[in-house]
This record gives sequence, structure tokens and C-alpha cells, in this order.
Amino acid sequence: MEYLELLNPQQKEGVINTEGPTMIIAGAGSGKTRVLTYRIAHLINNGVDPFNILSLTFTNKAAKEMRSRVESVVGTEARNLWMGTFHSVFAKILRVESDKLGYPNNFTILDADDSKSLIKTIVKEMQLDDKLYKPNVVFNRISGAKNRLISWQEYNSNPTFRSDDESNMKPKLGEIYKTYSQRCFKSGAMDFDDLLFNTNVLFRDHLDVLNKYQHRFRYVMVDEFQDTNISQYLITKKLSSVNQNICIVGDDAQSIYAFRGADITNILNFEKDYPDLRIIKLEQNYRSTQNIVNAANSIITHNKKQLRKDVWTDNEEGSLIDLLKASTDNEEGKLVASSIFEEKMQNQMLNNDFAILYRTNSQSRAVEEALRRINIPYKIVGGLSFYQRKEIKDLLAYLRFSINHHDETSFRRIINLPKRGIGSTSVDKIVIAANENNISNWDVLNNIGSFISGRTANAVMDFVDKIKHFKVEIEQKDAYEAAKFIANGSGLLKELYEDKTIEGLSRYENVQELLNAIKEFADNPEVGDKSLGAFLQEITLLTGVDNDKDDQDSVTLMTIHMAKGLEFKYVYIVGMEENLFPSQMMLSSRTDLEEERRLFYVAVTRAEKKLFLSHASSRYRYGRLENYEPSRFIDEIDPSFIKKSRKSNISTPMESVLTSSESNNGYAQNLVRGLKKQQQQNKAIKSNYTPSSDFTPSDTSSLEEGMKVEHPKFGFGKVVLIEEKGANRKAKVNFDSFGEKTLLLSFAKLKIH
DNA sequence: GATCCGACCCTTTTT
DNA sequence: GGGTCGGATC
Repeated sequence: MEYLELLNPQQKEGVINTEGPTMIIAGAGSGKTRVLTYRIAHLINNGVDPFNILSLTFTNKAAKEMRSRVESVVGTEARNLWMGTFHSVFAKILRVESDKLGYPNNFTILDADDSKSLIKTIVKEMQLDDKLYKPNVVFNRISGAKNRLISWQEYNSNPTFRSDDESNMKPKLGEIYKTYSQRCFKSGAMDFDDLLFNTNVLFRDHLDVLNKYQHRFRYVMVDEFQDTNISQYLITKKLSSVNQNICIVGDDAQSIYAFRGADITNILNFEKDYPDLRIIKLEQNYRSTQNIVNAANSIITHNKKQLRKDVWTDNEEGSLIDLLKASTDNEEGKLVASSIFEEKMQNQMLNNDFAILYRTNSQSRAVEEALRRINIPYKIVGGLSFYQRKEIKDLLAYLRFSINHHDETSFRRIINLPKRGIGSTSVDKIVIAANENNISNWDVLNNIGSFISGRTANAVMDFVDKIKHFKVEIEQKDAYEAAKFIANGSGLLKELYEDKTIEGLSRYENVQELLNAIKEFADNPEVGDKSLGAFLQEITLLTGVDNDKDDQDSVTLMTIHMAKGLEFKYVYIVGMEENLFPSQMMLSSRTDLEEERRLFYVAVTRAEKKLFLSHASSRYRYGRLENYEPSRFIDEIDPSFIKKSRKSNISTPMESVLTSSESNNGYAQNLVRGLKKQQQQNKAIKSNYTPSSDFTPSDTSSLEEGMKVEHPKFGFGKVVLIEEKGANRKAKVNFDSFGEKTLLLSFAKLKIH
């Protein structure tokens, strides 16, 4: 147990006091993950069976990381821990218990997009105004109700909700909620919120089941407790009510998910629910410099609602916060990119040491362009995730529907995909027939002759035969073989293969990548159940943050929300402007503004060594250039932690920095020195090569040694070597007028000749 | 029923 | 700037 030596007194207290209710209030960077990890390891070392420990995290990534950290202390026993997000752990339990709720055990999990599209069809069917009942709005209202454990029945019988909706001119919301719930149920489908809602129903109505899990989970731990909603809170409370061994870890200053139903009062209630609660405060920050910690503290004091906490650090004082002022978003990108270049050179840092954080996903583009321009590799975490792409959702819909024939969302997606002459009119007929006869869509499909005749009926029968055939394959083969069969048999793969446009090729590759992922799953010796159904269970709950197999040295780009729990030596927070950060949607109430300020606090406390804040005086929005004022958050930082802005060049775009022959501004000197060579090379190339007027980059996945290629800057050349695979794939090219260069294919624009 | 094109909305944040 | 939807047309 030498690990106890590695802890400070408060951390140690959190690790060794394993019995009874415990609340750990952990300031940013105070080592809470370390405490949780060692706490679990300590339990196991003291003879607790990992099967009896439940540890709930906020992301799958956090769970994975914690499991491997526990494993490094206690060995492979760690694999037996119940560890994951609320959604994934209780989805697993619901798979086992679903029959008690009337759901099939192969129920489909709907992601937010699925839910919204189902809501859309319902609004249309009810002939309501879709401008008024926007899928987003309706979905959020329903989601909010479920997170507070309000069923559609309660919702509809509660006069307050009714009058609320009426005064918002949306009197039919309750009815939509009802229809949506019933349709999900009929489809054998649960959305994200249902996973938690139904777990609550399960534990409420089936005490034997609750009892089983209460005894299984002798120790319950919840990370990021400030982000739990009522539904999640009640689950943990019930589960631990027998053993009382519950440990929650959280930081009210980092509560940033109120919009998703998270409720800070859960922390306050916790003290009431467990009178003999042990409270431990972790206040020493090990992550950041004094300047960063103190700046963050000065920010959060502007919030009125907060628990008393003094975060401090022993670390070095560090650099002051750097302010970058740009005129436009594109220039902001360039400033950030060149600043990264400069810091990297001066301090010999890796790309991995840098993160660029923003409030909204749409801000990434300007930054990406600037990074690409000076060849800094980057990766985007989150954003449009792989599983949200159309071609991926299409194939997944086939897989889901082949397993669960009642899945309406998938049915609508694939019934006419690829085109088989079953248009929206026919689909409407099928759905109406199902509703009128009180049978499922699948039943109608199976007896299509009684409802539709002619060519369409034949097309439907072919489709049904196909799906039945797929089902047989699924039952007989492993996930990979079955998925491959369906990808081919459905005609999806063929259609994509025949599309020879660049987008078509990339879609084809994406589907192949999905198949590869399924193969990896089926080949994994640690996976017990290799069926396609088992694979699909895993997949819906995965998100952008979770698949970070790309381990190339690169700068990380993501939203601040995604960055929670992570740390980087250098952090750039871009778009520090009024109406962007704080977001204009969060300016109307103090509560909202304070959440926004906590978000800023989270962003600032990600930085270990140095923090940069940038803002632009105008940026593109909806394709129009609009003016922005610097964010109030900048002014809220105690000015003693901010570097006095340099007058010269601070808003000079990178090109002019590079071309200014007399770079007497200290800021750019190093950068210029480093780039001078490249600059001369660029000039030289410009003189004897002009790109073809029709230059369009080729897809380089089929690039091979010996091929002749064209590069917009370096001109013509021949590929001498191809190295590595995937995102790391590089080509060494011998250019006619420039010599050998190694290009990262995921960034380089090359045309194959 | 499929395809093409212009109008229209949009941007918070995510399990 | 980009994705979706509905109307016009084949």
C-alpha cells in the first residue's frame, strides 16, 4: 500500500475512509481522479470483490482511464469492476431486466438525432405547426421532464405544465410527449433519458430487482456529482440505501450541465440525506501555476452562488495570461496558430501539449484552416462524431432493424434505401395502416398485399425477405460476418462504391471503417458475446470523446464542455467575446450567466503552464461579418494576472509577420527565424511553378510509391515512400523543383497525375 | 416517385 | 456558410 505515501492528508482521508457516506469536494486540479482510483484500489486490496464496486463516471473515456489506472495498482482484477457512465451501466442492467418493463431485451437505444427525427414525424402526423413545435424545443421539454422523473401521464395531469405550455403557445406538448413515449415503447426503443427514467421505474416497481443490485453494489462511487440530474441522483441513492457506502466527488464551481437537467442542489440535498456524512475538501491544486490558479479564483468570485472553497497551489508562479487581439475570426486563427508555433519552438514542446478550446463547435473552422496552413497537425475531439454521419447511421439502421423489426426510426430510414420505389406516400400508407389496425409497421410489411398492391407491394416484399434473411445471418454469425453480409446485401456498400466523387469515396471508407470497428470487436478476446446485438448495445452510447485511438502528436481542438476533466500545458481559449462567450442565450438570467462563468472557470483551469485568451473584433456568422466586443469575462480576471498587451503587431496576421523584413518586434523574432528558411523556399517555388488552374486535391488513400503527384506549393513530384497508416499516413515525395519532403497525407493537398 | 433548386433556418453546450 | 425542406418538373 505504498500508494498511500503518494497522497496528501486530505487525499489520504478520501482513500482510506471507505465505509459510510462520503462527499469529496474537489477543486480543479486537486487530484480527485487520483483519490477515486486509489480508493477503489484500496477497497480491492482490503478484500472487496471488484464485482461489488460500482463506479460511475461522466464519460466512457474517464471510465476507461480510471479502470486502467486501478489496474496498474491492483492488476487484472480491475476488469471486474462495474465502471462506466450512468447511461452505459444502466443500459447493461436494463438489458437483463427489460422484460419486467415490457421491453424486449434487444431494445434499440435512440440517440438525440433519432429522437428528434421521431418527434418531427409525430409533429407532422398531428398536423401541428413545425415552426412552433421545433424538434429541438420539444425534445428538450420532454427530456427535462424525464430527467425530473415526470412521466407523460403525470405531465398531462399536472395543471401547471399545461398552463405553462399554453402560455408558451404550445398546448400540445403534453400530447406529443405521450405519443412519443408510446411510439418509443412500441418500437422497442429507449432514448438516453429513458435509460435512466426506466431504471428508476424498475427500482421503484420491482423491489426484488432493486434488492439484488443493492446487494451487488456494496460500494458506490460517483464522479462529477455536480453534473448529475435528479433521475441519476435517485438511482444512486436507492442503490446505496442498504450499505450506505456511497462516495461522491464533485466541484460546484465546475457545474456546467444545468442545461441538461443537472442540479447543484443534489450536492446540498446530499448533506440532508446523510446526516453523518463525512465531508472532505481537496483544495491544493497540483495542475497549474499560481498565476492560473489565482486568475481562476478571481473569476469565480464573481459568482454569488458557490460553496466556500480555497483552491491554492505550491507550484511556480508561472507566466501571465496572454491576450491575443485579432480583427477577424480568421486572423484569430492565424494568431493562435503562429503563437503555438512560437511556443513550440521556444520551449521545445510537443503538439500534444496544446489545446484550443472554444464555446461552440462552429468556431473550429477558422482555427483549423490556420493550423493546416502552417502544417501543425491537429485533432478535433467531439463535434460531428463518426456515428452521426449519414452513411454510418444508414448502415446502423439496417443492422438495428434486422435485429429489432419494430424499430420505427430505423424502419423509416432504410425502407427506401437504396431507392427501391417505396416513397413517402407508401410509407405514410404503411404507418396509417399500422395505426388503424393497431398492429406494428412490421406486421403491415409482412401482409403488404392487403394494404398496397402492384409494383410497390413487390418492392416491399423483397425488402421484407431481405430483412428476414439478415436476421438469420445475425443469429448464425458473429458481429463482423453478419454486418459485412448486411452491408453488401442491403446494397448500401455497392451504392457508395459506385459513387466516385471525393465525398462518395470518403463515405465508402467510413463504412469500411465501421466494419473494421465491428471486426475489432468480434476479434477482441475480452468480448464474451460477439453477436451483432452485443456490438450495437455498445455503440450508441459511445461519443466523440471516447474514441481517441488517434495517438499522433497533434494539437487538440474541442469545446470547453468536452475539455472538462482534461489538462494541457498550453491552453488557448478563443472567441472571448460578448454574445459568444458568454453566449447570448445565457445573458438573460443570473443563473445562466453564472453557469457560463463556471464554464470559463473550467476552461481556465485546464491549463498547466500557460494560458492564452483571444478575441476578434468581428467574425463571420451565417456568412455575414458581425462586430463583437471583448468578453466581460476578460475584465473579470484580476488584471495583475494578465500580461500588458504589446502594442505592435499583436493583431498582425501571420503573413505580414513573415514578410516584414525587419522584424524588430520581439513577438515574432523567433517565429521569423524559424520560418525564414521555409519562406525563402516558398518564394523560390512561386517563381517557377504555378498550380494548374483546375487543381483539385485527389483522395490519397490509394496513393502508392512511384506515383506522380502535384502539390499546390511544391509543384510536381514523385512519391518515393509511404509510411504508416490511418491518420499518421505520410508520403515522402521528391519534388522536381524542391527536393524531398515528407507530407502528412491527412493534411497535404495532393493531386494524383 | 425521383431529382433539382431555391428559400429558409440556424448555433450553445452532451450522455 | 451549410444543411434541410418543399415545390416544380421530369
